[in-house]
Amino acid sequence: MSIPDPSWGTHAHTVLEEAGHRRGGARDEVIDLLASQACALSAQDIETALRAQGRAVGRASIYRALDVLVEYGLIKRLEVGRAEACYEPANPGGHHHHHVVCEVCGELAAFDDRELEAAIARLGARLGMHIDDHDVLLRGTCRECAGRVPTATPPQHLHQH
Amino acid sequence: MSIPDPSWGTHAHTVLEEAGHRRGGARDEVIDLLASQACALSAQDIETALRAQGRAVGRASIYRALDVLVEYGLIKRLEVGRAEACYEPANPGGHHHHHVVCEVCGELAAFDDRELEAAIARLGARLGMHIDDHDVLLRGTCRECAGRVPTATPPQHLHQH
DNA sequence: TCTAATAATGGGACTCAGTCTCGGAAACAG
DNA sequence: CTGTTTCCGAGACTGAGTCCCATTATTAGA
Repeated sequence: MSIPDPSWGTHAHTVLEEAGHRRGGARDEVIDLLASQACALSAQDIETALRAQGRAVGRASIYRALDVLVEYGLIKRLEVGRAEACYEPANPGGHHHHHVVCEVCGELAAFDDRELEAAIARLGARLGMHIDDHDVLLRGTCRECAGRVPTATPPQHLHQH
Repeated sequence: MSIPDPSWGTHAHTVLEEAGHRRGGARDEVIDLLASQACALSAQDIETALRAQGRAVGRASIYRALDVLVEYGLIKRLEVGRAEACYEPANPGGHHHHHVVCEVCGELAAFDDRELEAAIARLGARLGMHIDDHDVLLRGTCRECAGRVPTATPPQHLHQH
């Protein structure tokens, strides 16, 4: 449940500029949208949101922007078991979190846990290979859904919150 | 790393039969192939392998079979950051493992770790929601790749081992 | 054994996320 | 201002996965 970090957008612009990237309208729109968002967005969400704001951006440009941002570690790509990938700003400080997805309503929530991080760090050392990154995804039933539908059949299509 | 469990195929057939599923050729082929396989397979791999054995099965039937198997918890679906999902037999005893994927060559390896499982179990309790399942994916560089290409640019297309 | 009911199959059209291409527009250096 | 280079957008394309439906196979029950 990361509160959107207002400085992330600036930071992202700076990093790209220092890396010699020119400043183009499309990428800026994507960065600004991500900076204002608390939750992970899919490429599709981004396209829709920008179009709704009257700032339509070509699909290719959105994917290009996301690729560059991932490359510089400015955003993180999430696979949440849905068809599309989601993207969310990465905290410059290296502090990161993981996600729980509700199997009933598709609600995506974030959490962080030092014990889990510590366990993974130790594990990496034990495996004897260098671990750059890791993902943890928990699947369960959120409290609202647990109360609402005790034994419902899980829906095939989850909706993003 | 998992040695294929010869009894898994029988177990899968039994579970489906007891659940009232009729026995059709296509699903049996998929189950038998998965039972003989040590590593996770994509739907595409399954289609290719069956065709190569002269036991071609319609694509729709493969996906149907996989859906049913996932539904009964007989196989596990893996998202490994690639385009396609992979599937592997789930151990009936509930014992499971996670994966490390090499960012250079795409090699997929399995590991299990009691400490990690314990940390996740405690975490679930702390979050106050019921957790059915979890995935952990580590990304890093395997030993061969670490020795071979110290600072190569990671390839865009990973190949399944 | 025969039959009816119903589940499973397969081919192929379809969907949809993501990629590629290429001509044109914008940004920066000089 | 001008040339170079990067960036952009539209749309064609790819490929995984889904859907549909006529046909085939399985199984229970007569």
